[in-house]
Amino acid sequence: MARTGRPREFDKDKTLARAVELFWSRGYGATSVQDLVDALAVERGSLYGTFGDKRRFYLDAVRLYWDVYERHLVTALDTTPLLPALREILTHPARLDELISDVGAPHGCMVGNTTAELVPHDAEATEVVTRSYRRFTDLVADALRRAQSTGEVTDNAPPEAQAQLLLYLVQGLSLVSRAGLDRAAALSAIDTAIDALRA
Amino acid sequence: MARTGRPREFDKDKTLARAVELFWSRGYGATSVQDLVDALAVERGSLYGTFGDKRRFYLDAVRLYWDVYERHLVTALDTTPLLPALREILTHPARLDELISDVGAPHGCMVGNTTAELVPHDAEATEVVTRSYRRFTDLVADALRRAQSTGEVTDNAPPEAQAQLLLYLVQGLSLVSRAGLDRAAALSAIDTAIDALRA
DNA sequence: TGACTTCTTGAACGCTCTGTCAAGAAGTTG
DNA sequence: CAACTTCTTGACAGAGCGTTCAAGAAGTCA
Repeated sequence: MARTGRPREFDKDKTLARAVELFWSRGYGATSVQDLVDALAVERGSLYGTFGDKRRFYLDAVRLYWDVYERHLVTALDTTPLLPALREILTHPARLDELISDVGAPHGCMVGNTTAELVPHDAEATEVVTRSYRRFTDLVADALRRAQSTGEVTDNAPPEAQAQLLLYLVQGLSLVSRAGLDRAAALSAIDTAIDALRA
Repeated sequence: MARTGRPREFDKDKTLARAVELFWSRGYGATSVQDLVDALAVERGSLYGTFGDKRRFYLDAVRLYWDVYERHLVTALDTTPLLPALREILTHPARLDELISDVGAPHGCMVGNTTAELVPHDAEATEVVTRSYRRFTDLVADALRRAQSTGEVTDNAPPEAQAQLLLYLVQGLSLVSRAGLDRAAALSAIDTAIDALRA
């Protein structure tokens, strides 16, 4: 049974990564298939043949976005002391350097954007988003638990609550930043939050 | 100069208020004019004649949403002690009772949703959103300043920074809640934040 | 009543959208 | 080379979109 045929002319992974940028900056509804065809230099038929329909394509893009983000998160959280790393995580809500091609307005967090646009009426999107949030709080709570035991972070609140708070904070910051970032005000708010975590 | 003519058969204000609900739950792009015609029981032509095009209609709805929210906010902030009021503001990010018809999934904050969908590429939406955020931080900072002077709230951070933090928090909470609210986790995170403000 | 103004109705227009498909191109395999 | 498989291309269909508009209805005013 022959499994060969004409080879694909574009790189599937790279194309998905570029689709992340597009979907990330414009959202699901405002990105048309024609936009994708133009930006990715791949014809409609090939796009449909490779990635399925637009919704599936988008959800795959979100999953890739999150995977990249999670790798950065894990790396950042595995440092001592922890608080500077948390500050970094909060300070750059749009710092996925691997996916950012060049400068431009911040697009916020793609998971957050997906939440606003597709959740809760799209069940699959809701699942992706929920799992991402859960991963974030689990990873951050683990790190905070360790930091509480070393005495770096205050233990007057459970690490799970602190992690949940940081999720709200980073999502809020990432969203509000779309409307224009007052760097000084944002930094001063972040420092206030980080200080509150200090033992 | 006669200014009369056939009187409008529907209540403009009530119709706008009902449009808020629709736009709020589905967003701008996912709410079609036909959806509005069906839900509001007003024909297309009348809608266009009264509210202008869809975008103008939506922006008016956002402005109404915010006006109602701000009234609630001002009332809540004008209480002593302040911290329980702040807790209330954070606890119910979707508590605009006047506009909520009945139960249903939370839609988050309509200003936040607008930010995710239309900002920054829509200049007018960006202006509405920016002004709303600014009003929120101004009002909350004023209240915090008073509460700092009475000794209720800690003064180890400027009230502006605390207010900015609360904006991020309420927006993050409101957004993440769309994906399903774990009430216990959310409340514990909010209490952690409120405790951090206590003097 | 007749002139005037505004609102209502729903058909229709032009456009864009997602998704499909047939024909051809480009490989592999025997 | 011939058979087979997969990918590419771009036209196409079908649906839905926002918006306009002409004709009629319902008021006011002189």
